[in-house]
Amino acid sequence: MAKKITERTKDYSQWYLDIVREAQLASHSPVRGCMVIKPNGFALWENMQRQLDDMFKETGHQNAYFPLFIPKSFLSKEAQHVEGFAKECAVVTHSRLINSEDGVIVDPESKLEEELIVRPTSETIIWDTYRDWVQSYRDLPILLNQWANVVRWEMRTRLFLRTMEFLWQEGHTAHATEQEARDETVRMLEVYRSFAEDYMAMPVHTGLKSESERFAGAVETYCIEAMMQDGKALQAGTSHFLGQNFAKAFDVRFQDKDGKEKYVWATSWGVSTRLIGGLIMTHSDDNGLVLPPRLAPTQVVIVPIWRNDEEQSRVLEYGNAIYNELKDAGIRVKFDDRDQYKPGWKFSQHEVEGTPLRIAVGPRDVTNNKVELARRDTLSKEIVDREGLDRYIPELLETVQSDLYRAAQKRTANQTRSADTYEEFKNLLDREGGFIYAHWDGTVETEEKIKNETRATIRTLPLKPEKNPGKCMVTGKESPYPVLFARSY
RNA sequence: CGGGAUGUAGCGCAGUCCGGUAGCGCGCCUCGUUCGGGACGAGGAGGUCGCAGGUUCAAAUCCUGUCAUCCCGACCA
Repeated sequence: MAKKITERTKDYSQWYLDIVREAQLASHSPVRGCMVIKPNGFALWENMQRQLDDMFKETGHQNAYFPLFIPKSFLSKEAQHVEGFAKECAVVTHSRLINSEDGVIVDPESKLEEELIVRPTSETIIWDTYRDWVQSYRDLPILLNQWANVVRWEMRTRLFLRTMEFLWQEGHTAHATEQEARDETVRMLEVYRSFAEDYMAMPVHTGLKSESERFAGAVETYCIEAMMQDGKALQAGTSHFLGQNFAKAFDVRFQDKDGKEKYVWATSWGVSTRLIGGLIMTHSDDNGLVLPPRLAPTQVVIVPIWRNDEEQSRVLEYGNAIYNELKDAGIRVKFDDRDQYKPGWKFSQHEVEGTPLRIAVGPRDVTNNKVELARRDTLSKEIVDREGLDRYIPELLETVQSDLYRAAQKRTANQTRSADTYEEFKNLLDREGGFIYAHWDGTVETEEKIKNETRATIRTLPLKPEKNPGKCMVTGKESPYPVLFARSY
């Protein structure tokens, strides 16, 4: 077989790379750490974008666009923020190339007066702009989102999960009151949770980040964390309450109803193409990609089967009628009537690309007025009546969607455990990985010690902590409630 | 950025130790037969062996450098 996917149990990383390659999602680019997103991968991203964008609009946001380049000086305005991003910035220093005997070189004459940073995130340039937009409480809130690419100079990259350039959306909002900004942060976290669970069929834990995992410049970072099949957690989205940090750094003030001048309150929130990595590692199997119907670029593929010209015309006519019927029913359906590939080849191809449902139609089906219907998630097949497909298929797609979610939820639940002692914690990590609830004394030192010794980090602190006191598994000090640990991507 | 591994045709690999002018499978092109789970036969195209130097009569093979990818660490969405 030319298309070989490494088994998950044998080498999970290689399996992941095989899926990305065989499902034609992306490939490496000539530039280190960057990727070419291929049509299959981009179609998936477009579906995610479309859905998220609708959800952002429904919650009152508008899209805008801010520049790729940020003056270097902007980055130094918020102390924590600089510290967080300084180590991973691409810097533009010159504006011109010239020919020399060594080929094309940078023209030393073209050195920029002020060097430009390629945005690693846009808080600085946006808050510099918001200063001009805000004078009065009447100018608030500002509820904007932008779809953009950003660059972070990473040491170690993996397709979709961590690339130097990635696509994302970043929401940036400005509010008159702290409460309003806090509400916004939680509202967007909820949008992410619902997108992950209802569309990606990827169950997530929501929670707060500990101080050391917090976004540089944020007062609080909220996140959604998903558990992958190999027992490692993936931070899939973040929503930050920025307090007045950026307003103070960029001097964004407004005159309130009471006549007093105040600093604006801020949030920012984002998800990226990393979600595609999460999607792959949540549902796919050793046969290839498995996609949830709500996001699959093609939800149903129809594969015709024939032996001769006479059969071909009958089968094509039959298949085409089904195609039109499903299309009219609003289903993303593809009629794979290419003559140059055999049915068996098409079956395998659509399987590896993760198309949720496959309909095979041959002469026998035309005669019996049936079709063969196969599910990608369960690999099961059934013969069903041709009549009523336009009603049955949408139902089945929803069944597949919820079955995928349920299976992932069950897996995640099995991968979520608690540990009372540090020994037990380490054993669980090494044996199974997964999420582990454990008591922690709340100090950065202990968190750091656990990270150094086990490579596990605190993924979330509970949003609404319930009283469940215990002793820190490392220091034995008092802990008000357990927190969620895991090794992560 | 440190430790390990690997770069040979679109993809997967052999050949490298022991230097002699490049091969296999899949894919691709043409024709015919095929078509209900990756068809078969016949013919054919395709490679400055990652790149740059060096040693040599001769380098995929030896030496130096460099770039990229993968795995493991440190950093991060």
